[in-house]
Amino acid sequence: METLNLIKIIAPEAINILEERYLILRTISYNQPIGRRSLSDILGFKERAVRDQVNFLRNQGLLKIDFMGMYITDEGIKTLESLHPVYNQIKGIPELEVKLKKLLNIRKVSILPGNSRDNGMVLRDMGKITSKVLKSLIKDGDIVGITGGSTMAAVAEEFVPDKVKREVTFIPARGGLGRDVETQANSIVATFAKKLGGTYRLLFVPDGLEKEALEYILRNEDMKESLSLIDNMDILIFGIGRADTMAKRRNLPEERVEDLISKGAVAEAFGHYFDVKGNEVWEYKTVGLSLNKFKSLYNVIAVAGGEEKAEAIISIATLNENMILITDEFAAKKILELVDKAT
Amino acid sequence: METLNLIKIIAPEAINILEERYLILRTISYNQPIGRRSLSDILGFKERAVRDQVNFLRNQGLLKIDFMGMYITDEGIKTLESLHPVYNQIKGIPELEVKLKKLLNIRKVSILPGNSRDNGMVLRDMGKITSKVLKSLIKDGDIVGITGGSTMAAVAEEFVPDKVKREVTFIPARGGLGRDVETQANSIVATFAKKLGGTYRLLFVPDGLEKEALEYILRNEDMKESLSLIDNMDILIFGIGRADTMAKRRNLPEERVEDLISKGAVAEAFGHYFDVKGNEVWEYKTVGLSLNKFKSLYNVIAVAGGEEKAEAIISIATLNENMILITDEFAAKKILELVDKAT
DNA sequence: ATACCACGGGACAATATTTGTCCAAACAAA
DNA sequence: TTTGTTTGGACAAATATTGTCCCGTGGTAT
Repeated sequence: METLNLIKIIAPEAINILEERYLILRTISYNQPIGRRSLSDILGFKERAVRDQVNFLRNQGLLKIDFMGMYITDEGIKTLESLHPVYNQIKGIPELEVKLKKLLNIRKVSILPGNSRDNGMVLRDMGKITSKVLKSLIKDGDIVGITGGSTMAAVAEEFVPDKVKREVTFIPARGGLGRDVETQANSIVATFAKKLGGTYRLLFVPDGLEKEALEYILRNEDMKESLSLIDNMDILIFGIGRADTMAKRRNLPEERVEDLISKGAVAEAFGHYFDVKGNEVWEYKTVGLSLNKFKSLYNVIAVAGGEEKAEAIISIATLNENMILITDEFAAKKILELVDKAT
Repeated sequence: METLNLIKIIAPEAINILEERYLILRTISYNQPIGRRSLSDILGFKERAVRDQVNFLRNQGLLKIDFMGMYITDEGIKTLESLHPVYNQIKGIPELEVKLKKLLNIRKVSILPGNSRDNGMVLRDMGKITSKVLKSLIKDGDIVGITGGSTMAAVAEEFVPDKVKREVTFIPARGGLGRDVETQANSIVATFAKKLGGTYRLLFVPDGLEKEALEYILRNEDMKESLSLIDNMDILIFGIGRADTMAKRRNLPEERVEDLISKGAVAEAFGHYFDVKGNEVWEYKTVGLSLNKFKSLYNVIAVAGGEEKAEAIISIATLNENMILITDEFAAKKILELVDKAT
C-alpha cells in the first residue's frame, strides 16, 4: 500500500486514471444496466471520457455491454472489491479514520469515501460495512437492538445475508418514535432478522400517550417481555439525527422545539436529545432503551453520514467510549473542522 | 505490492509511465551529469520523450538540471531506492527468483532486471546486491576467498563501504589463473579489504609451472600460510565463466581446448572446468581452492550474468546446494528456457 | 399494435496535444 | 580560441482528443 504513495510521486496521472475507472466501475455495479449517458450524468464526467474508459474496461473484461446498457462482470466485481482499499488509500481514508478515532476517543471509526447524502452508493456502502462489523461482533444468543431512520433502513437493505444463520433476537430499541419512524424501526428489525436468521420482536406503542395510558400498557405481558429484552440487549445499532430535523419529523409542538433550541440540543438518538457536550436535554416520552443502559453497553454501533450530522456525531460520541462509528468522508472532515475551530 | 497487479489490470498505462520514469531516473543516477541527448541514446528513447519525463521529474524535485546536464537529488535517490522493488515486481523478478531457486535447487537466487552484458548499470547493481549478501553472511574472524574476472571486478568496485570495519581476511581463491586474471584477483582482494576493512593476502604463482617448480614454491613458508588460509576459508565469492571464453583468455594450447570441447566442458570456475552435468573435466594446474573444499563450503556466493552464461551457471549450481546465486534477468530466463527445452 | 425511449456504436469536424527538429546562449575542456 | 556539450525556447507538422450528432436496435408503456 506504500506503493501508492510512491506512485503519487512518480506517476500522479495514474492516480487520476485509477480514480476515474474505479468510480465508473463502481457506479455501473450499483446501477446496472446503465447507459453511457446516464452514467456520465451521475458521475458528472464528460460523455466522451466515460465512453473511452468504458471501452477500456470492457477490453479488460471488467464489464459487458449489450443493448440494455452496461453490466459489471464477475471479473469486474473481483477487481472492484480489491480496488476499494486502494481508492480509500488514495482518498486518505485510513489516516482520517485514525485521526477521528483519537479525536472522538471511541473504540473504532470506519469511514466511507464520499458523501452519503448526495450519493446513494456511499450510503449503501456504509450499510455494507455496518453489516460486516455487526457480523464480527454478534454471537449466538445475542439480543440486538435496532433504531429507525433512513440510514438504518439503508443498512438493513444492504445487509449481506450469511449462509450460516444465527440464533439471535432483533428488537426495536425504542417504541413510539413518531408513527413513521416507529413502523420503520419495526420493518428494519424484520429485514435484519430475515437476512441474518434468528427471531425478532416488534414493538408497537401508540404515540403521545399520557402517563396513565402508558402505565396501563406496561402491564401487558408481551410488552413486559419486550422491554426486558431491550434491557438485556447485547448489541445496539442506531442512527444519529440532528435535533432540529428529528423534532420536525416528529411534529413536536412549537414550544417543545423552542425549549430544545434554548437548551442547545443538536443531536437525537433513540428518542433522546443531547446538546453538543453530550448532556441529555430532553427525552421523548415512550418505552425502550434508557440512557443508562446505553452508556453501559459495550457493543454499540452508530451509523451516520453527511456533513450536516457532524455536530450530532460529536455529541453522541461523548456518551460511550466503546462506540463504533460508521460514517462518511464528508462528516468526518466536517467533524475535524469543527473541533479544530473550537480549539 | 499486490497493488501493482491491480494497477496492471485497471491502469496499465501507469506501468509504462512508471517504468520509463524509473529507467530515466536510474540512468541519470548512474551517469550524472548527463545531457538529454546522451540519455536518450543510452535508453533508446526518443529525445522528446526524455525531455518531457525529465521535466516532470524535475518538477517533482527528483532531479536537478544545470548547464552541465542532469543530476539526481537526494529526494530522487530516496525515491529511486524505493522504486527498485516496484520495478522488480513489474518485471516479475520475485517470481523468477522463486522459480530459479527451485529449478537449480540452491540456497538463494537474486536476480537483477535487465542484461548485465549490455548494460553496465545492471552489472553494477549485481555488485551492490552481492555486497549486501556478503555483509549479511560475514562474521569477525572469517576468511573470505575471492576470484578474478570482470564480474568480480565490478562487484568489488560497487562494494558499499561500511562504517563498522570488520576483522576479516581476504584472499584470492586460486593462484596463477593466467597473468591478467591473476593480477585482477589480487587487486580485487585489495579493493575488498580496503572497503570492508580487515586484512588481505596476495597470492603470486607464476604461470605454467612444471611439477617440480611448483613443489619448490610450495615449500615457501609464506605460501604455506596462504594455502592454509584458503583451505580454511569460510566464505567464497566467485565468478562463473564459459569454458570456451576462459580457455581463450588463458591462451590454452589448441589440443587442450579440443580436449575440453570433446569432454563437453561448458563452465569454468576457480580454475576448474566442468561439463553441463557438473562433472569436473579438467583442472588448471596451480595452487588454491580444491573442488572438495568448494563442495563442502556453506557460504558460497556465485556471481554471473548475461544469457551466454546460462549453461555455465546450470553446471556450477549442481556442485553445491548451499550456493547463493546472484545473476540477471537475461541469464535467468535463458536458464529456464534451456531446462524447459531439455525436459 | 403502436409510439416512444434509452441503448451502443459509428462518424466526423473542431480543437488540443504530442512530436520531431531546429537553433541560440552558456559553459567546460583542451 | 576552438570544440563539444549542455539546456531551453520555438514552431510547424503530425496525431490524438473531444464534443456532438445520428442511426439502427430492441425494450416498454400505452
